[in-house]
Amino acid sequence: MPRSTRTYDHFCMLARALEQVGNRWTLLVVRDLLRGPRRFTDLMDLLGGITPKTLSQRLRELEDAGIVEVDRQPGRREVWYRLTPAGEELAPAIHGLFRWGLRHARRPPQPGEAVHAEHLLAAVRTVLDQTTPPDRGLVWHLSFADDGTYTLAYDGDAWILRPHIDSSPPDVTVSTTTDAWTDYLIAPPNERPRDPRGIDLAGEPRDIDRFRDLMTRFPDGAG
Amino acid sequence: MPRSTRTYDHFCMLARALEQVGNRWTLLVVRDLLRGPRRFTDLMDLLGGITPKTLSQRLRELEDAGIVEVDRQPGRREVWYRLTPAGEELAPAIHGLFRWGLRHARRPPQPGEAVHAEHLLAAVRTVLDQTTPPDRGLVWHLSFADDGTYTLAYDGDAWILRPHIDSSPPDVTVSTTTDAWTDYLIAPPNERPRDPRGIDLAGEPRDIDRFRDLMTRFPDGAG
DNA sequence: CTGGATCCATGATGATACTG
DNA sequence: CAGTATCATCATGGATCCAG
Repeated sequence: MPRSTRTYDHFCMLARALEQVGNRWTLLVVRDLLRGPRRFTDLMDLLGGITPKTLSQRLRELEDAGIVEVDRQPGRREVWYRLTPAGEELAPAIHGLFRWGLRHARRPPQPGEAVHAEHLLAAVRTVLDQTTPPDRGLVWHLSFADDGTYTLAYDGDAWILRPHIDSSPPDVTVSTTTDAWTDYLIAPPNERPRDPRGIDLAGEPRDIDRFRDLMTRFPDGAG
Repeated sequence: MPRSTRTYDHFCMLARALEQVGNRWTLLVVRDLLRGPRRFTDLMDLLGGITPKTLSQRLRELEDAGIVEVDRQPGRREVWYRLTPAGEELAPAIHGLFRWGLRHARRPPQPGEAVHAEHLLAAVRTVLDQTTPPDRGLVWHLSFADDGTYTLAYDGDAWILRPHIDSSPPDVTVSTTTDAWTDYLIAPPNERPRDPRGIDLAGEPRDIDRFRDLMTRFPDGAG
């Protein structure tokens, strides 16, 4: 099994970091593990276009690098992959690249590009994290008819995105589809309808107003 | 000419960013342009191990992506490459990866690893940028007998590293070699001698004391 | 000399099929 | 569900050469 450890041989910590996470697909694997543990096929699904061979190799490299831990329970079919603390610490670097992409590579979905609710919401989370912090915790549930449900919450310190498992009651519940949500996000903020087709909001009126207000910050984060 | 534009086909701004800067060597090229314009052979020298073919291809991709600008003056031999504003905005992402490497891939130089004063100082700059900001501007000149002279300065807002061209008078002048400076940096702060062999400091005593004090922050940045 | 281009070898990735 | 096996293609490295 080729361990693909091509080095740069520079005494430079950027080069060292890129030897660990600079291979093709690697940072996208970490991206999808930042929202919690995932199984092999979960990752195959989120990482549209990766081959099982490559995913398998990347996971093993990340395990060797101490970035990913593997949870294999005897007698259980599934294998769960999750980030170690060192892996979690890649978040700032990934968010840095994410923000650059948001500013310099923002274009509507191109033909053939896979669209996942999770990645749409990751962009929203990144922008919210750059706005003035709310004065209290907030919990939003976003339910995509075709792509699962997510919790986007401000925990008093940072905005967090997770696949929906928490039971904490939401301030706002959003019911939509990936298509409708994509249309909403790619429209310039001042051209977005107040009640977009295909997006239903439920909750206290003032909580819904706050949601609407915060969403006007996308994608520039100003305010 | 293969333009090496292999895509991920994800509607995700991280994937979009990595399509621009995720190829092998690309971020190292940007790293070396962050300190100012460079010529092809300057880059060849700093990027030990890259082949001219790959460097040439990377520079053209970065130019196509709007990250690098090329300055070809008629009647002049040299070609200068420099970052565009979009390229400069990669700095936070690069520093994020740099900090991760500093925390999780810090080891002494391995046999065969190229050591450049510029990259040693880039690590110092990254750490200084995470310490409590000084109460006034500071200018240090660091002169490496075997690898040029650099200016490391706090401009009242951030720490800046540049190849030495400014004429502003320094608070401290450091005269050393890459080997002596490497030995100094890889030693734990509490094991570093007060006057390391091969490192000469010149300047007002209180400025030298401040230099010494700030250097104890490397590599953890605490304080 | 700088700033590359060319040729060939090798390693990394992709496509597809298949298995415990 | 969680991968492996095989084969094809593409990207990269090494060496060499060349034009201004």
